[in-house]
Amino acid sequence: MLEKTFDPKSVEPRLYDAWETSGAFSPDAAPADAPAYSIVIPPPNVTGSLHIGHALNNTLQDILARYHRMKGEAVLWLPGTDHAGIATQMVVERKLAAEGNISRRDMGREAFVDTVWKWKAESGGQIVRQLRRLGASCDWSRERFTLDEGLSAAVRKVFVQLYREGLIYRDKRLVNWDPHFQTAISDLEVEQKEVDGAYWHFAYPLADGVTYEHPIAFDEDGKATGWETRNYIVVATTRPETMLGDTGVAVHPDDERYAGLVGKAVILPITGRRIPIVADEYADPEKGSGAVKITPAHDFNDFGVGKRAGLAAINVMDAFGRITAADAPEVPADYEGMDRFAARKAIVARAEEEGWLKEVEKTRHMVPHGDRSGVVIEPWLTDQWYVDAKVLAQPALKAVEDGSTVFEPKSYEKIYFEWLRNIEPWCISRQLWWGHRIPAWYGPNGEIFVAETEAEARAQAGDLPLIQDEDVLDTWFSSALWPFSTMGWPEETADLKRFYPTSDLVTGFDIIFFWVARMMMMGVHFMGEVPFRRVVINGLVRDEKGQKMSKSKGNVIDPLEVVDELGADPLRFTMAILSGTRDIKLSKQRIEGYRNFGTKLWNAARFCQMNECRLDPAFDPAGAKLALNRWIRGETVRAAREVSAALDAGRFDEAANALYRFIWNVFCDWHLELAKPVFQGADEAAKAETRAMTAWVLDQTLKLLHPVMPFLTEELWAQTAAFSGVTRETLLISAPWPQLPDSYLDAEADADMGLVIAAVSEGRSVRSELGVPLSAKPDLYVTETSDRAREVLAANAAVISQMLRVGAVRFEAAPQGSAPIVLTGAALALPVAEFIDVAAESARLMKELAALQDTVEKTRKKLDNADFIARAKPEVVEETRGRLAEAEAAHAKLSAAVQRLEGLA
RNA sequence: GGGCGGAUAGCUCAGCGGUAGAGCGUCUCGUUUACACCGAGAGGGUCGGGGGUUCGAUCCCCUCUCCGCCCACCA
Repeated sequence: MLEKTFDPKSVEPRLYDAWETSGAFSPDAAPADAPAYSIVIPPPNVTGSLHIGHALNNTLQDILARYHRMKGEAVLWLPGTDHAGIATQMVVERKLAAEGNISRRDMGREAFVDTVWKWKAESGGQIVRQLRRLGASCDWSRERFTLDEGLSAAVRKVFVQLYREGLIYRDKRLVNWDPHFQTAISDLEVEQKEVDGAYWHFAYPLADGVTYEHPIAFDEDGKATGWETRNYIVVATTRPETMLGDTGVAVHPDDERYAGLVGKAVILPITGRRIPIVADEYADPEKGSGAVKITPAHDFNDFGVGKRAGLAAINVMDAFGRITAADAPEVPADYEGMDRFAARKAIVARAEEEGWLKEVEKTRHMVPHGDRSGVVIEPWLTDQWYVDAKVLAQPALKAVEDGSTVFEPKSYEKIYFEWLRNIEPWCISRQLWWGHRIPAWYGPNGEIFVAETEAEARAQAGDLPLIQDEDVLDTWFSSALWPFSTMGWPEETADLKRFYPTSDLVTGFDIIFFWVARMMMMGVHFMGEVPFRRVVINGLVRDEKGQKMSKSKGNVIDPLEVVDELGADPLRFTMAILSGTRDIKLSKQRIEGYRNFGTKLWNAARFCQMNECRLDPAFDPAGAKLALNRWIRGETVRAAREVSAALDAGRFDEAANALYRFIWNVFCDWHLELAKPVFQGADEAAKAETRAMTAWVLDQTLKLLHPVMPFLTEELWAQTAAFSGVTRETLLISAPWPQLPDSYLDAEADADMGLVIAAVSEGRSVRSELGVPLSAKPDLYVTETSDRAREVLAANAAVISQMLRVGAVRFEAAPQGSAPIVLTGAALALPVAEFIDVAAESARLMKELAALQDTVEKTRKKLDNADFIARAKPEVVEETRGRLAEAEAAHAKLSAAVQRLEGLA
């Protein structure tokens, strides 16, 4: 006998091993002519440990993998991890510091990289082991790492080819500089945060004794009515420290206030630098004073102005964000080495002291921060490598426009388009040590040699001494190649041939730009074919209040703890059923609810076992005779179709809902209950058929639920076989997906069982509302009925009597004071006069009557509308007529019953 | 500032032209041997406001209000 509940703890590891050793995870087990289905995993950071977001994302992938595998496809779910440049370097550096070791810089590049590899070997595989706890059916024999030898070769090849095509180039321009990590980062790695700040208004004195009239008084229309003579020009800034690098002041060419000043100069305070006043449309007359200081070396907009106006770009900061006079000798020595924020204070203090601070205006404004470091990003002038993303973006855009790749949900395509259409050059060099070293070598005079190996570079360079570029590539550069590099590119491997393009990519919307778009660009460019046919976007897991989960808030749900406590299946089911929304509000209670669902199915199987519902390989569902069995057979077909359609559409929530409804509300609530009287009855033929059908339905159910709840179903697959005394040919993971014929549907059985179910439901409702005690077993009177309904009610008298807890089912007029039950096709009555509070019952019936009356009136009105008859679709009109007839009939029956009741009173 | 979502039962959400739904929670009843991780029943909604299109609008269009997200923005 099955235990009372499923025990995931003891079963899960055993089943996972069984799956893996069976070879089911590998596509090589499938026939050579099987259609291919492939997914590459979004590689988690090798530093990572499994969090709830991974649980969601990988559950969905596993559902797809298992579903397609059962459909007989050759499924490759390719796993792996990402070396995660900054994140990993950070982790290891922190560990070195915590253990009191020498720092990265002291230890040197080679030793440090060795340390990271060592760390990776020891603790890098954690997340991969954790994925198994979820039941992830990845092909571990094909596991890859972005920094392994094969993928590194792919990275070098891609870099070299793009360089030769002119799509990778080196450029000196402003980058987002992270002074904490001392590396450039891409636009995407910058996070705008609103912080308290101020506009400091500075007066820069005009050079050469120049003065001008500046308006200070205005009339109602904003026209100037009063002026003062000024020998200075006011500029405002949120970053006073950058003034040390100012090389100009810009005003709008049409700004009359400053028209006479263009071409003149100011003397920059502190440095004494003489800088020109230039006209540029960037200056907005509406903002501040209308004049803006220009610091080409420290501001993206100013860089552009500087270029247009021919202003010098003077760098005044070092890599740490400290003031330096290295390129700006006029900067006084007392600022040298001063942190940028200290310098800000010092300069404001000095401005106030010297009288050129005109105003301080408090404000909140957006300031760029490094997404990893959290420090303020400094625009900084450096040499970096760039990808010409604009060019690569065009075919990537086209591929989604023409449907070669589709997004699910489709609305994410807009986000994708929006970003790719406005894409900027991608800065790919990072001043880190952990990553793919840039395959570029420099000669003594700055000559650049880009090659896949040093030997090739030397061959190009001849006798020149070469030094390799110190920098590594952005982690996302290698991730962008993931769908083909993992399959062995640039070799022409069998896997590439069979599994590229991949079928589905399942990922979060937060990395559409970082990853999806870039894979599209690289995939289309290098493979001539999109990297995936469909992108299934999943939401973000939050706590039950909708807040982001974070350690500091203490609201994290650890998937591994959940698996320990409740098992992997409930977590998976929860992920699936909640996956339809953008924000997934997860609570422990919810997961427990779906654990209960699993237990429900477990107990249904237990019931089957107790009632000897054994699998019979010779049983043919098509031959079923009983309406009950023909009906549940049809319900099974509908459930199978709903689940298949939902999974095909990437709608995991719909699939889970369909499974929940079918298993709980159809199979358990009705079929098993309706089958009980059969099992307890004496009709051996009916009993045998019902047992066989019930076992068959349970078996189909296990298959349908398997992709979502693999452990519980696999265990039941074994248990049901055991108590049936049959041997399974394969594990459930490799069993064929149900494909059931139309002929299993049976409209007549549906109608018949519909009537029985309605009789029981309505009858229960009446009993409950009247407060008829369970001990009372009145007879049930069928007072009006069609011939068919009479036949059905007679045939199912035993079931109805047991489920409704009534005595005999009598086909005759009911005694006075019976409670009416009005159904489609029949009217029933329960003689429960002794329990009836006439007033309460009368109220109940009047309420029901009023509702019917309402329906009748509304429907009649609709049908009286000539426009409706003329313009609505004929079938709608027909349906409405039918509804009216039904409501009128019910109304008549109820009215009669009410009259009888009133006669009683 | 630009764009994209969303507003439906107490909560979380489905439905998206033709009779307003589910899960959870609430209330009442129940231990009838699959299951109390359960069963039976009930209550609960001017489908955010206003306009329009239509025979008919929760659903389509316009508009307003409020929430969320993404991108841009350091004078």
